[in-house]
Formats: sequence, C-alpha cells, structure tokens
Amino acid sequence: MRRYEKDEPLYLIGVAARLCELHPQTLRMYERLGLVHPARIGQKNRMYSEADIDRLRQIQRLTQDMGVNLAGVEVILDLLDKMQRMQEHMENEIERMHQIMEERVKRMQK
Amino acid sequence: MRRYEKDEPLYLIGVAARLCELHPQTLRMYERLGLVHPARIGQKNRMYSEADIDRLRQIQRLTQDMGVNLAGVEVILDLLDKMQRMQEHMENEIERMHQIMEERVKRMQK
DNA sequence: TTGCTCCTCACGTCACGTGAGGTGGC
DNA sequence: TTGCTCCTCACGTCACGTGAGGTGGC
Repeated sequence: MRRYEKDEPLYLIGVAARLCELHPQTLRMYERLGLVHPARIGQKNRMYSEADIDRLRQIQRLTQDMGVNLAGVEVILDLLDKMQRMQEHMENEIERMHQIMEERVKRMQK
Repeated sequence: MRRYEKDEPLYLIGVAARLCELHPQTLRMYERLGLVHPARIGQKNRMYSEADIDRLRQIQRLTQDMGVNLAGVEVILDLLDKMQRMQEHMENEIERMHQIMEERVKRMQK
C-alpha cells in the first residue's frame, strides 16, 4: 500500500473536501466505489494525505471539467499509472544500454 | 487522415451496426460526437472501414462492458493511442542504440 | 452546546441509447 | 413496393452528486 512520510500532513474529510472543492459526501462515495483510499484513525475518521488530495483533484478535473464518469476515471487513472511506469522502464532501459556500451568500450581498450 | 487499402471492404451503416452489435442510430450519434469518422459516398451514405469497425467494437466494450461514458471513451482512446506511440518510440530508440553500439565496436576493431 | 464525524435513504439532473416519424434514392 | 439511407425530436433509464435526517465522540 501507500507509504506516508513521517511529517506528512493528514486532513479530515471536511478539510480535504474544501481543499479539492468537493462535497464531503462525494468523498465518502469515492471511497465506497474504490477510487480513493484514505487512512482511518481508530477505524473511524478518514484521514487524507497529500497524495489522496492530488488524486481527488485529478478525479475532480476528469469529472467536472471533462465530463468523464467514474468508470472512466478508474480506467484513465490506471492507464496514466501504466504510462508512468512505461516511461520509467524506458529510461532505465536506455540507461542500462549506455552502461553496457561503456563497459564494452573499456574492455576493448585494454 | 486515414488511408484505405485498395480492396478494403467498406460497410453501410446497417451492416456496420450488425457487425459491432450497436444500433444504427447509436453509430450516427457517435459520428456526431466525433468518436468515429466513417467515409461518405456522395456526401450522403456513411461507409465504415474495418478500422472503423474495430474502433466501434472498442467503444462498445468500454461503454457496455465497462460502463464508461463517451467523454471517458474519448480520453481513453487518446491515451491508448499515445501509449501505442510511446511503445513504438521506445522500440525505435533501443534499435538505434544497438546500431550505434555495433558501429562503435566495428570502428574499434579496425 | 457547537461543530465535527459517521451512516443510509432519497431526490433531481443529465447523459445516452433508442424508438418514432417523415424524407429520398437505388 | 420493399428496404435501405438520411434527418430531428422525444422519451426512459441510469449514474452520480448532494441534501436530509439521525448518531456519536472530542
């Protein structure tokens, strides 16, 4: 699961709702539908991290600005995550090839 | 725009609708909303290519099986296209580096 | 007590699929 | 004529946001 920074601020639902301009009920609904996973304190109150707020803002942009429904939001967030990982994989791969190349050059210079 | 193969079959709206199990009216709606761009014969009848049918099937899967709305479909198809191009770019890049590597090795062997 | 939290239920609105109804050319 | 095409209009359903109503613990 997600890791939290030691001093990362956490927000109660009311604050989180104000930060991303959504109704608290909407945030509860998003959790019920599995779109956001806020931590809980004492199995009760939801606590939203900065990462949760970012995700909520992204959902807000997709739904309100672009008219995407929640099924679409789920697919899109998954795809964006996949693209992020593709990007990283590609950068690693290119870096790896650079190193191999340099090693070969060194070996041949001996 | 899209290029068509010489002998590529083209379908009238009724056939296309049956092929992807959608209502002809739905196909007209998708065109109006800019999701599919069938060719026209004589500024009148729509003609659907195999590529159009594929796209329609993809839309059908997203809407009916996954519950995504049309705004979401648009974003998702764009993202999938982008990922496709990322993939190709990555393969080209790796191929290019292979060639550079081989050339260097050859140059050093002289 | 006030203001937060939790929950469920229910209503209003809007997107979208599709049927009706009438047109025109192989 | 039959069966296709074109179009617009309108209705039904469903998703989703949000308000109401009642609870409990700092």
